[in-house]
Amino acid sequence: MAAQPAKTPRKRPTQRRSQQTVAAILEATGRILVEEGYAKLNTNRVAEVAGVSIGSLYQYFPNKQALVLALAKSHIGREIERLTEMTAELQKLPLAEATRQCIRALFEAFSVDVELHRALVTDVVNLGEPLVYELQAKAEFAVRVALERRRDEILPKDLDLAAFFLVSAVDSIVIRGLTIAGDRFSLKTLEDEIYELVLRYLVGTTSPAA
Amino acid sequence: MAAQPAKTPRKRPTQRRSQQTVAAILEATGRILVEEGYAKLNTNRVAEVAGVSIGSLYQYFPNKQALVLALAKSHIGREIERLTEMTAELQKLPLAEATRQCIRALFEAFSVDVELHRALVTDVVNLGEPLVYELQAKAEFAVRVALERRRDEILPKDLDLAAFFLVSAVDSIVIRGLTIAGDRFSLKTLEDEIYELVLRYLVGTTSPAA
DNA sequence: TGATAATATGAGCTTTCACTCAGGTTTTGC
DNA sequence: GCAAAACCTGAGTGAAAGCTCATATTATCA
Repeated sequence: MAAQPAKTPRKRPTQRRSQQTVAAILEATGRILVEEGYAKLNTNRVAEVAGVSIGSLYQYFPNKQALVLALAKSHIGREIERLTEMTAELQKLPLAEATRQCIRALFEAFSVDVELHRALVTDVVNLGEPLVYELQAKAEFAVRVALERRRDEILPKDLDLAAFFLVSAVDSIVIRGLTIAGDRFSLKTLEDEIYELVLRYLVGTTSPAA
Repeated sequence: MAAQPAKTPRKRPTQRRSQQTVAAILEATGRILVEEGYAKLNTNRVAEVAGVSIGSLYQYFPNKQALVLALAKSHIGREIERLTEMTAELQKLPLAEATRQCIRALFEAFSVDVELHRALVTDVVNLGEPLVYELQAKAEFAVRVALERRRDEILPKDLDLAAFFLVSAVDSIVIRGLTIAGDRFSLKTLEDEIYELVLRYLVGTTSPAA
């Protein structure tokens, strides 16, 4: 399609004006990614939707891939942030309560922009950089730490495995629940059932936590 | 990039020679999809990798999308087939046993070509046609039927919801377990733990099924 | 207020890529 | 053996899209 696929590092926006430009570009990228997918995302469109010129775009992003990667980085970074601050707070609560809070927080974090999350998780995976895996890894780590403190309360023995299972299952259910099954189940229904799934996996039965 | 996005229906391969050509094209499509993703898939490359001319490709596939869709259809079709024949057999077994068999079968079905499954599930979703949803829907239906027969044995009351949860969770864990976490857990470990997860979700505790 | 740096612009160059077509080769069936 | 049908070939076409650059505008700061 065009000149060399990649090129030199670009200018960093220092004035407020250029920071707004960059923000607008990233926002437009997200919008298009959600609505049309990576395959139909093109830099000319992005610039147009962002209301800036194509030249401006290339002043801050060396190529298309870098653009999408920057978006992914910022979005996933925010999610990781929320995740870690959340897990810190929940350490003192009893297991059942902590689980419920955790799931609620997860829903809130994700549903801010599920569509973007989904788009990134699907499209950016095949983009080389292991950014998405990082999110999964960090989430697993947080869950693992939480499980560790209660290892004698719960059934699973292999905590790495348990963390992997919980993150994979919950992430997938939340995404699918909010996107492809968004009209079949209410938010509350999903939340409650995830709670059941997680707690039963951890302690067998739901109400009387050991 | 090119002429009209779509066009007329194409020739169907009747001789063995042309059937091999079509097979080679589909195989190459799968390889590229797995290794580089839909964004980097282009018909010229497909033809080259398949060892046929670009003209041959367009004799059997009207456009790029139809090509990928054909691949998805055949692959997902096989998976659905396996799924349905499996569930028919398992109706008579006790719940715990049926669950175990079911999970084993699922693993076998998916692990034949997880990478392709993953590529299709991620990339083809944004392709318009609701093919991937169909797989999910069919799987949910099969699970739902299985659950229905044992509705007084199991805890979940909303069977639609339960089927949705089981399919989403298991699918995701199998895919991630075999791809991004392929070197962390053995097949048997994954299989055993999924068994625990599912059974605890269904009946609360693992060994003494009601 | 002027000099310099930062930022913005968009016409246009260039490459990639979907897709065609005119003509060749192989197979089939009589 | 021959004609018709099926199949294959790949250079080429046109358009989409990545990216540059010369020039214009705005901000900073002395």
